[in-house]
Amino acid sequence: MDNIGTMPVKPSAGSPAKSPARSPGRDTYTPESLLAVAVGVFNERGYDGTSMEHLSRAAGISKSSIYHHVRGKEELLHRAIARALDGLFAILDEPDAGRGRAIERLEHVTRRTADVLMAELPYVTLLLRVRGNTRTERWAMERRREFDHRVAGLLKAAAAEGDLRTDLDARLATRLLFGMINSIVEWYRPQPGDAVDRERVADAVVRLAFEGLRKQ
Amino acid sequence: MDNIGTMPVKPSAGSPAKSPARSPGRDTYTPESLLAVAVGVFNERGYDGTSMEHLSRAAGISKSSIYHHVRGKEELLHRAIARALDGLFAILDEPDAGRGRAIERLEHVTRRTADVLMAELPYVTLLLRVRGNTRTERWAMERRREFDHRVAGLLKAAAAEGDLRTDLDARLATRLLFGMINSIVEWYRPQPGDAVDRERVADAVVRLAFEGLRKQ
DNA sequence: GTCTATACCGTGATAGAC
DNA sequence: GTCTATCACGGTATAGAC
Repeated sequence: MDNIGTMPVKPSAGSPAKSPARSPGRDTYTPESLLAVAVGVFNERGYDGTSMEHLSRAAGISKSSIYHHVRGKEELLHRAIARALDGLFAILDEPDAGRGRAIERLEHVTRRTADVLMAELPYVTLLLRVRGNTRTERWAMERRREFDHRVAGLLKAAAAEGDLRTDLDARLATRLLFGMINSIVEWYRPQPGDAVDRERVADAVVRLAFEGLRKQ
Repeated sequence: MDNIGTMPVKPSAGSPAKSPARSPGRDTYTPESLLAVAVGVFNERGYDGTSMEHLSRAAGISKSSIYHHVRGKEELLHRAIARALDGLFAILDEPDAGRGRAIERLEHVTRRTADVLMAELPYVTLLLRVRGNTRTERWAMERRREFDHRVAGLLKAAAAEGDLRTDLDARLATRLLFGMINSIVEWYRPQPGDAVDRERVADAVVRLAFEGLRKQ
């Protein structure tokens, strides 16, 4: 209940506190560095389960100091979600997402979505868990649906080109495909130097989604 | 802000209020019928985002009346989660989950898990969204891990029997498989007389998981 | 840029009348 | 079995000193 051990710690002080504290080389927060702390807590406790008190303890500053950097809790949510959405939509503008057969484009988008999800893990995790209670959350859901819609279009195109099995409904398959990709946030935890790991996971996703579990 | 239209409505009164009200044939709540209402609200707003005020409005009775039926908010969560877990663990005791080649048992469990998930949709949805903030939530996560573990065993056995492709890690594949199945709660909405629908979805899950998207 | 102090409201839960 | 009234607490957010 007290806050011993969570008091502000300047990196220069050298005390190895457990708190993530400020970004390296600074002794004060920016909205960006505060966001990183907040998103971590949001994902652990859930957005609604996180109070400003929780955030202040994790950041090592008082509740009121947080309001110096951001307008409030919801602004933190908005910034986090915006970052996740930017990463996802950027995939659709990549060259490989726009040329070649539809099934190859779909495979590319599948792999890259898994990849971005892992690279921006905490932000995408938050995006995927939003429930629609606030305006920000409803905006997030709407944009997410838009992304899904565009991928669904790829799947339909691949079906039209005759590259997909015919006994699977495209809408249903899209949902299951995304379900599989998105579920990565439930268990993937990045390691330092994780590029290899990410590729391994993305490979597995693509293989499972396109070829299935069973030995051919 | 007022509560016009959400006042208690006895079924005998015949007023077609939008509120789910009591279970048919009764004019008072049981813990069971109250649970059905509460779980609906929990899933719409999230557990933490739901207040007793929200519940009371949805049930059409006052906050304090709720405490006549259950001890509090967390008891409702516990009951809901227990119901979901009972349904899932029962699958592992079914005859088809215990005989034949491992890959056939795995296919059976996959199909039935999807089926139970849809049959007990609101309860399983709640189970899958739990974050671990309370004792009840941590218990739920533990039991869920136990279920996943037992299915992971099936997958490993199928691999040992040589029926699974060898370029997929069993642990990773289990997670992706469950991710796909569990994602059903994000979009499936039951219709009256939905047995056909459920079978269609379960079929799609099994096909996608075992054979993949691509035309063979 | 951070703090303490505080306003103000919604929360989960209880007491006791009907 | 349901209600109104009320409680103690914790929630978000602000004011103003340093």
